[in-house]
Amino acid sequence: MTPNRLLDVAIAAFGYHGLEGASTRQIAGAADSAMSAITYHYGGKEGLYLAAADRIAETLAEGMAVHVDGADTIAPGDCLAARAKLQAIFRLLSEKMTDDGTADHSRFILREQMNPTAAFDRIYDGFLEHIFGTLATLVVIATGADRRTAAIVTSALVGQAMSPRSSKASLLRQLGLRHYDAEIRAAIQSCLAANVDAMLDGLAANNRPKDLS
Amino acid sequence: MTPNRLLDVAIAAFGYHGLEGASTRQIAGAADSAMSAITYHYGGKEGLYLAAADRIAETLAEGMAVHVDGADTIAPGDCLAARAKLQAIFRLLSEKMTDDGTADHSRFILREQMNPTAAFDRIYDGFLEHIFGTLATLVVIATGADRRTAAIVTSALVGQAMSPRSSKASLLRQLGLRHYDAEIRAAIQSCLAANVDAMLDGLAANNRPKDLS
DNA sequence: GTCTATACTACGATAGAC
DNA sequence: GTCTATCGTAGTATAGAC
Repeated sequence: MTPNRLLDVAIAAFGYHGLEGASTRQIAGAADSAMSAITYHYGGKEGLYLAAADRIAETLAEGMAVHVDGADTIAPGDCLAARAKLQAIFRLLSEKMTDDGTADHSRFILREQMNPTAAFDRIYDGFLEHIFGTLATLVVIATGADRRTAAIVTSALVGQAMSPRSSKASLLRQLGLRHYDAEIRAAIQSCLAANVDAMLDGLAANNRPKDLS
Repeated sequence: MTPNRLLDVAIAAFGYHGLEGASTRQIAGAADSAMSAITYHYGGKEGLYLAAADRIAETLAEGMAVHVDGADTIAPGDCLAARAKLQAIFRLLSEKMTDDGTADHSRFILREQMNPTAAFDRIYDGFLEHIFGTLATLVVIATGADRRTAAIVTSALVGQAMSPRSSKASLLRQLGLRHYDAEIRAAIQSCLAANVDAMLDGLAANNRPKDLS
């Protein structure tokens, strides 16, 4: 399975170094293969990069499917179910963001979010659109917010869930740690869960002021 | 001022392409200079990269100084002042994160957060340590949380403030926009301000349950 | 200080043997 | 399918003219 081996190595290499920084020779070498195998199987470096994007989208979609799939059956008025689903999804996200095993995927996507290339379309169409859309719909149901506000809040919620990655080096230094261990991962998860609740409460209160009077 | 021109171009190039992706020839060309000027002034590509990190830290520290400097005079019991200061800082952060002019700085730092190199130490020591520490202290004063929780929540708050950058491409697509315009920037800022309040309220309630009974 | 020349290495692509 | 060999084109670094 030379193509699969190449793809695994490529995801790690592109995640770490980016498209321009990674080298086809290094990737082929790490996959115990020759550089020309990349040309044969993927048509070149660019093709390998796009294949890596497809695979990342696929892996992420599979990983989140359990929680995301049930979301579209939630009734528009069932705000408790929507909130429970949001909590479940963000808990899973938070677990993944403190797991070094998925760091390459995060880096790959973060790069594409800031500097979208053709690879972003693959990941967006294959995964991000679905999860962002699902989350925003759940936020609408859970809080009564309008769609635009829900989209912004969804992005903010995702941003805070990604914070163990996007501020990784700073957070580790502030905590005096070198890696996320089991204890700190639990602390991060409970903090984020509390934040999700607080943010949704606040938003719901803004959209249904009568409930508070 | 060849060195300054080189540095300006370098920050943009390194921000966009990363250390390995950027080329000294391209940087020198865009700065209307010869490549060997990089060697002369900065000792090489690596030196230029570190100089770019120093300059970014310096620029950011200057930009935030107005709001951050007053923070250490806030009394440990003055939770209203701490909260107001947090709101002011996050408002400024939120403005910067929807401003394309500072995108290179964000990209540079985000890269270093995920993959720290020697440049991260420069930025952390010159800016991040100060602002993360200040924010965490303000969170402690505003909510009564312990230091570790405050550090995690600070990272989460920063993560959501950065979300217009870290999820930029997805958020723009969800909103059906191509760029952040004035209207959407205002909407993002008001959303984030509400979230900051909600998160601090929630955290304060957890740490002072007696106030609610 | 700044440039031009050049040296050297590494890159990605490709042709052709097996 | 997979490898070796090679080509052309980047890349950084350096020496030396001005």
